[in-house]
Amino acid sequence: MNERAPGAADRKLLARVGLFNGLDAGPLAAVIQAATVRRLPPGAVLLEQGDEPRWLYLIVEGRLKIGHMSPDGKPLTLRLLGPGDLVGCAAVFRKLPYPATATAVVDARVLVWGAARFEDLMDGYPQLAKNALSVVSGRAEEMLRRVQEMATEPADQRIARALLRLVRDAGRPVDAGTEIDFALSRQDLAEFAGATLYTVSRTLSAWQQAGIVASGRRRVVVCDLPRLTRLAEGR
Amino acid sequence: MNERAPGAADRKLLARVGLFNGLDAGPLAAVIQAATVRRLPPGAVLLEQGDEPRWLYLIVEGRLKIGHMSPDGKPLTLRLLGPGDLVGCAAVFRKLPYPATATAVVDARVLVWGAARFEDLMDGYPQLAKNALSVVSGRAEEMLRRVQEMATEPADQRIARALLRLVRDAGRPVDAGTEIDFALSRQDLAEFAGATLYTVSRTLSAWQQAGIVASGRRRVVVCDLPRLTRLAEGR
DNA sequence: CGCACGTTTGATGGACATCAAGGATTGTGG
DNA sequence: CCACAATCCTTGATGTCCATCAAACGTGCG
Repeated sequence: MNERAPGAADRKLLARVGLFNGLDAGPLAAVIQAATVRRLPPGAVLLEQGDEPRWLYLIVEGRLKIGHMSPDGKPLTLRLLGPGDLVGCAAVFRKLPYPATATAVVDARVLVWGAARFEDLMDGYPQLAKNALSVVSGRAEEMLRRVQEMATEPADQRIARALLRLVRDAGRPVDAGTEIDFALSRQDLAEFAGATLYTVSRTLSAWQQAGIVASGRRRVVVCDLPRLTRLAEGR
Repeated sequence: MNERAPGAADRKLLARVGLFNGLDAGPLAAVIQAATVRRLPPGAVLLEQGDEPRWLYLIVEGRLKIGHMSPDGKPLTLRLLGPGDLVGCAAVFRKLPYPATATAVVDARVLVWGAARFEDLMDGYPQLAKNALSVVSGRAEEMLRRVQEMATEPADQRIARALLRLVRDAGRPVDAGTEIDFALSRQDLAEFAGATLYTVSRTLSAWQQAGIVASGRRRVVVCDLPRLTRLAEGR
């Protein structure tokens, strides 16, 4: 499952990741050297809500979803992450258990640092700490926006927003528009939007009538992006 | 409104603030020296959603609430902050506009740093950056938990949670239990919980019958904390 | 082919927002 | 000290959104 050090092909990608902004070639190489690589098949759990934050991950390839299970068993998907995204950061930086579960939705490859090791790296390269601060701040703001949405917006608006985020994070251009590039059931989308699979199905049917989306079994294509954007903003 | 440098009395408090953990006396003094003090009367707006993140604040005394207004005008209160809490941090560290508005709910005193100045300080004292990382990570996790709550929990549970947070952040022991130590109307509480003032009023009436809370005009006392905790957890 | 799984659609009910009206509390000015 | 206005709070009636339950209908895989 684990190999020593990432290959040269990955380094090019990694040099452009936000976390490594402003790092010179030497430090960058040192940081990357300190990591190992891990591969995940679809459905594999990288880290689980409640686990001790022993590892920090950076996605090199593939997609993971960050989900949270409420005490009474209601699932919610918080975010979809892809290449260049950090996983487990908030927990590692606070030294408290992971607050959510990360699951691969397609084949994935991630870099792995031990929590203590990464802290040493931040001590050695302060720029790394500052970048991490910016990344985590961004997460905090995104979550804040989602609190707002969950609290004040109706279900169809939240579904529209969830779809737009998926287009942004996992969109692939196709003839008819933009397709979500992994298998996404109604249930999955419902967990992203904080709704039920029934509501999602009805909403998608209506939007299909209107030509805004096209969808099939675990497949969604957004055809009219501007229109969907207006829906997300409640117009 | 502004004075040069905080007084000696404040320093004692500041030495115990999470942001300054592990800072020696010298660096601590330097960081505090770099700040000015600002006073706010109740209702004063410290910073507004959409403003450029030019200043970073640390509350020395008093309480501020962080609120967000949705595009269609629905208000939501995200958090109540008190002595030792940072205000504006996520925005300053990302160099993007403040995502929410901070308003004093009682007389307050805050330390003020220019954004660039604080960044210099983080460069000079890397421990400061690491502490900031921990603080912001905590915020991210709290917001994550709130997304979960908003998405899956019914209104009365959210109201219970809002009250518990207020007890934690602004509780003052009184004969009958714990009182929220500032004027809090039903509307205010509704904005904390993501509900309407009507729902809050009905819920509080029921809880008053049950002896869980006592409340009056802009006043709330929690009498049965364990019971309220159970309600917050849905039991 | 047939079974498992995902999807659709209808019917029903409950939670909660909204509208409406009246009651309580606080502060103010005569 | 009382009258009155301004807030804030309560409670009932109503309606809407959406979760839930139930059942039938594709679709694709073994």
